[in-house]
Amino acid sequence: MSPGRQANGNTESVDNYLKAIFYLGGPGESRVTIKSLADRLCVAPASVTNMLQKLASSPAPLVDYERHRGVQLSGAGKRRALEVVRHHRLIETFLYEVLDYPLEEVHAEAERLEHFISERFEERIAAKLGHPKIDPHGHSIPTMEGEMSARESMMLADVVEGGTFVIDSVSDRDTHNLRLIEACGITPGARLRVRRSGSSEGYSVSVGRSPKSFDLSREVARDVRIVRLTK
Amino acid sequence: MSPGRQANGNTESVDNYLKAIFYLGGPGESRVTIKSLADRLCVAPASVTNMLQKLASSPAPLVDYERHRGVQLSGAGKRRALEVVRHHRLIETFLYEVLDYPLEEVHAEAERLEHFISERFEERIAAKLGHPKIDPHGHSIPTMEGEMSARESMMLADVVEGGTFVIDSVSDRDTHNLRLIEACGITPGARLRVRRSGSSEGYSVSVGRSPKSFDLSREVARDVRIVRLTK
DNA sequence: CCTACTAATTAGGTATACCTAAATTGGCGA
DNA sequence: TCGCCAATTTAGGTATACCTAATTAGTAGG
Repeated sequence: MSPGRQANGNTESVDNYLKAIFYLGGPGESRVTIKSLADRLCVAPASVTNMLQKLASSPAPLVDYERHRGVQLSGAGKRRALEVVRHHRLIETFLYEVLDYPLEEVHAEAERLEHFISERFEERIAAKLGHPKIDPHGHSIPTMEGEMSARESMMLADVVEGGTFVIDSVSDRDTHNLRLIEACGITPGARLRVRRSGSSEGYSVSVGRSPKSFDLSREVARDVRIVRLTK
Repeated sequence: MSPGRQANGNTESVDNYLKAIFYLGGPGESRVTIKSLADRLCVAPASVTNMLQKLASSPAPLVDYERHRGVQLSGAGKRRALEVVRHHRLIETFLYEVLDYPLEEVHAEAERLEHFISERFEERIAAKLGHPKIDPHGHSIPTMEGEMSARESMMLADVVEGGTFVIDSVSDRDTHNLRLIEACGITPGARLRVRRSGSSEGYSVSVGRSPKSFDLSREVARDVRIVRLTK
């Protein structure tokens, strides 16, 4: 009974598997391979197989798993994954808004705490923040009922022709990239003017009505999602 | 590597052992028996022996343990215990002051979160709260450097002769008792008038200048600590 | 001083969640 | 269609932190 059981009945590990399957499955909730899970969770493929077998063979399975055919969340699994995502994003918003965390630090702290807060904690910070719909990275926060609105956005890295865009969201996966992105003034909701750089790689961008422009590598441009306004 | 390693290098379990030894050792930091630890942590005595042997035989031991002679915190162990206590009490204060938790609920939430918050989180909530010295139960919060002021107080249950007192603190160990205590208006810092009840057991108390008086059992009176003002 | 009793320790086992190394398996190109 | 290769699964092992049952060590009373 030793490994930390949390407020709900899952372990931290189980929550992390569910979240990973949720993200890798994408909006279409397609089946996810063992290898992609192993890569994302930084564990050996064999460990993934073991875990999925366990999750699938419980009385109320959290996943739908079949040998050699990958895995998908069950209804219950998706519900829990969305709850963890809600926790994560509410905590990020809270750290940023109430505790004045630097944006690059909210992800790591939320990644740990999301597994350990109670329903009460969730409810209280949501209330304190006025039941926010998006987190400081621009990602939408699932509701208590597990609804999550999806906007149609594209990666800055996929832009072919320059123009004006609205910044949708920034990725929190890489602290270093995020610092660069912030340094350009790129903030969800702001206006972004984009020109393809001289070379085939990279973008030249400026935010709002600021005349300053910044050059972003393709690598960094992958971490910015935008919606086109004009050509 | 599976069981949750936290922000620092210890596991949740190790932190809990250190805290238990710290509390049971009392202000004199006397040696603590295996049985008392087993009782407090709700584990079998054999598990305690195992854990202490492990803690004592590490390169930088957190405890001083000798077979059949009980256990004591080492310098490093005491430092860590005080850090966890600081986390616990800061979190309690934060939940109460900022998130409007009911007093009886702060303990359980803090008990979980204390192991998982980062130094940054600790620093930020301390700043937000204005670096408080006592938590909502009246317990003093160790400083970042591991100093903790101790006041000389007594249990209400040890009062022999009635009189007027200042309420020092209330225990958070029993949710039910705490609710009773709160219902009487008993709050750290307030004035308490005490009369021994007719029978040998129990106390009749009233708070501040309120004329209402309440009867408390010895059991509940054990959870209230006070300092005498007058006979 | 020796016995009884309780505390503490040792021995052996469980579950979680990882690992590596050694089979499999399934799909794809020749 | 066959065989190969990467993906997956199985088998066997590690560490943490618990457990029970059996043994041993102190200690207090007769």
